[in-house]
Amino acid sequence: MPSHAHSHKKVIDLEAKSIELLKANGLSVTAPRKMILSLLLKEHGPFSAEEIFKKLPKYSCDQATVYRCLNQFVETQLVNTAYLEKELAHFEFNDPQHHHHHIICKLCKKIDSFHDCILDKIETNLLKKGYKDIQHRLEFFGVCETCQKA
Amino acid sequence: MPSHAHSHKKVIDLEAKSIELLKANGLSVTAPRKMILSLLLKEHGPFSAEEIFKKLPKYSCDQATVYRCLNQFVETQLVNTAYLEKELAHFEFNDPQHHHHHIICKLCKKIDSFHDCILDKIETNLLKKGYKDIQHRLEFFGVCETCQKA
DNA sequence: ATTACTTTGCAAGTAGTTTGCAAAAATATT
DNA sequence: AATATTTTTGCAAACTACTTGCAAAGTAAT
Repeated sequence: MPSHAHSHKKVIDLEAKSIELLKANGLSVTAPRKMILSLLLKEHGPFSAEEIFKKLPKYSCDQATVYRCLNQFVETQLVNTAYLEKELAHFEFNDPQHHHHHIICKLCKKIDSFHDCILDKIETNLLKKGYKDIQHRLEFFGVCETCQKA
Repeated sequence: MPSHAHSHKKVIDLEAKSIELLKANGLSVTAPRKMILSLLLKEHGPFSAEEIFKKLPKYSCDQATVYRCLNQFVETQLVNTAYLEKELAHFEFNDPQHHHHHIICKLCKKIDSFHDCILDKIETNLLKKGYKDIQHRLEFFGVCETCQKA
């Protein structure tokens, strides 16, 4: 089988998978949503909204639509957000089988990811990887008792 | 000793402590810096820049100065930041003896803090505290090998 | 006290993101 | 399949949190 046939098959798969995911999450199936979700399925990220917009085929949708779609994906938990640089959201497909976290270089802003999930061990591993001057941010989000009642 | 004398003493202490901390971190001692740092020493936070500005005595300084001072405090690690709501930084005094993390209610945005620092245990404890639908964000920051060389 | 350097207030600017609204597309109903 | 209903989109304008340029004021060093 020639490779272009194979890659075409993959695109179809991504589109099919996107449609399935959209429906499963109660979102209607539109061209921009399919494109954005396919992109996030194909490339791992995390990407900023602007990066995603630029990666889409030209004129495939407006930047406002990218933001709207991403927010809907976050609401339905199809997508996770990371806030790695001040004031700049990064988005990536939420694959529970590949739970991971990120490290960003304070200087060049390159983002790397890792799969450890216990703090001391993580920091030791990052030191072994050559990172220096490590800090972290850990934040939890939930619904408090008061809001559960209301 | 009457209580107002006691509280006056405390204010003096905070001012003295602020001056000491500013000098120790190579920052010149100005009225806005003293006021902002004293506030962060007195109240635990985390507070947004706007909250801090509103807590300061009227006309004590400009909002731009609050941002500038807070950024300097973060650079010198006098202050830590948390990004709990999208696009809104929160600041609090960095007290290494009281390392902690935050949980914010997804609905009412009330911020609570806790001192556990191992993920599974934290989540169990938060569930015991009555929070539901818990998610977390854990991000690391460091200087990568490439940037160390450059 | 004088000089050199730093910080501040003000107003304008910027980046990232959101929103109102009419047109277009998607889904539901017949 | 055609129509009605609901949802989504593009566009432009608005918005929020934050930053910046510059002259005036304050701080620190001599």
